[in-house]
Amino acid sequence: MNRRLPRNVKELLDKSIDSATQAISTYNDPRSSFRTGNFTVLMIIAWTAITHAYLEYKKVNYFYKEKNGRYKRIDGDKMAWELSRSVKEIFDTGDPIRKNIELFIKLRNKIEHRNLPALDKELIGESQALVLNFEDWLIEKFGEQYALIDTLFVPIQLSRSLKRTLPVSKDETSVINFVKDYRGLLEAEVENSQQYSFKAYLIPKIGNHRSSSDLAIEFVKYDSDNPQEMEKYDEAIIAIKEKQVPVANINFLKPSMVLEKLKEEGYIKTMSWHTDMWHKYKVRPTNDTKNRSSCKSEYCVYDKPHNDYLYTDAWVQYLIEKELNK
DNA sequence: TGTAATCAGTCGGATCTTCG
DNA sequence: CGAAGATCCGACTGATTACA
Repeated sequence: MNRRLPRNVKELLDKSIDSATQAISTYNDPRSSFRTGNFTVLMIIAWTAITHAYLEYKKVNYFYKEKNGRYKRIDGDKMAWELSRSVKEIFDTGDPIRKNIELFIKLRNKIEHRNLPALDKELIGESQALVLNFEDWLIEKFGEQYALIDTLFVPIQLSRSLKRTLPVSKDETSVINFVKDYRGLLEAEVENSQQYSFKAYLIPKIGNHRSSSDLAIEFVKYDSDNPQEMEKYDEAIIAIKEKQVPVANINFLKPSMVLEKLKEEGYIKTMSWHTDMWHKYKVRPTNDTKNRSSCKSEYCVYDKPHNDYLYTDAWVQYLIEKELNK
């Protein structure tokens, strides 16, 4: 796709790239107080424009028509597909990229007119993925020369600002819960993919000599085709995980213990009720499915040696919140 | 507008399966 | 064999729809 692009494709592409870079710069501006909101709106514009550019290039008609075959018009202009429609055309239903975009479409409607700073922290992974997917897709469809800008750096973080918890308003809680519910409905595979939400550890880099530590932060593409490299990262990740477990003090509960816990809180429920609930919220696979380990890790883990499932305190809280406190 | 029919969700007990 | 957990099934309830 290296030959010159048709003019209208190029125009859409420019608009798209411009919006995306604006989005990133708003997000990274330390003074920004409407971070996720502005970022979301601009990135939606960016994605809308790039999908239009792609459809235009592929000669797909992306305008709405009236029943009589004429174009729908708004103030005289042809009415183009909104992002949710374009995304349906381009990506499969289960595609993490699509799920990621759809989250932000829904989010935009919720946050456009509100200032919800507590949301920023909640959505770091998804926001990062939205941008990375954008750039990957841009390069894949239109070529390397359109890569966003080669001067983007990882912003410097003030570690305290991440640790400090801001007071969370009622409005924010409701949107945060919306995000959590959305995640809850995803297949484990999608939720854990880097395309849906980008997760990374920031590991201090210790160089033996000047040149190797020149670049303080380095992005390494997780390349599953290079097993030797990957092994190194897996080791690092395992080292981090092992340290995390005792700190997080994760309590795993057997089903009967879940019921005990609920009883302590004053809710008396039966085992069959609990079975219904994990069915309802798709927390773990049923016994007849092959892949037994695909649980929603927030609420449930598969205990291989015992061939059964354990549930978390978060699951108990979730049940109280969703089912018992209505 | 009122009543009957239908449906989805919930609940709890009986029963089945697995494992130590 | 017994405990734990999953599954099945019938009863109940409240909301919605159909119909006289």
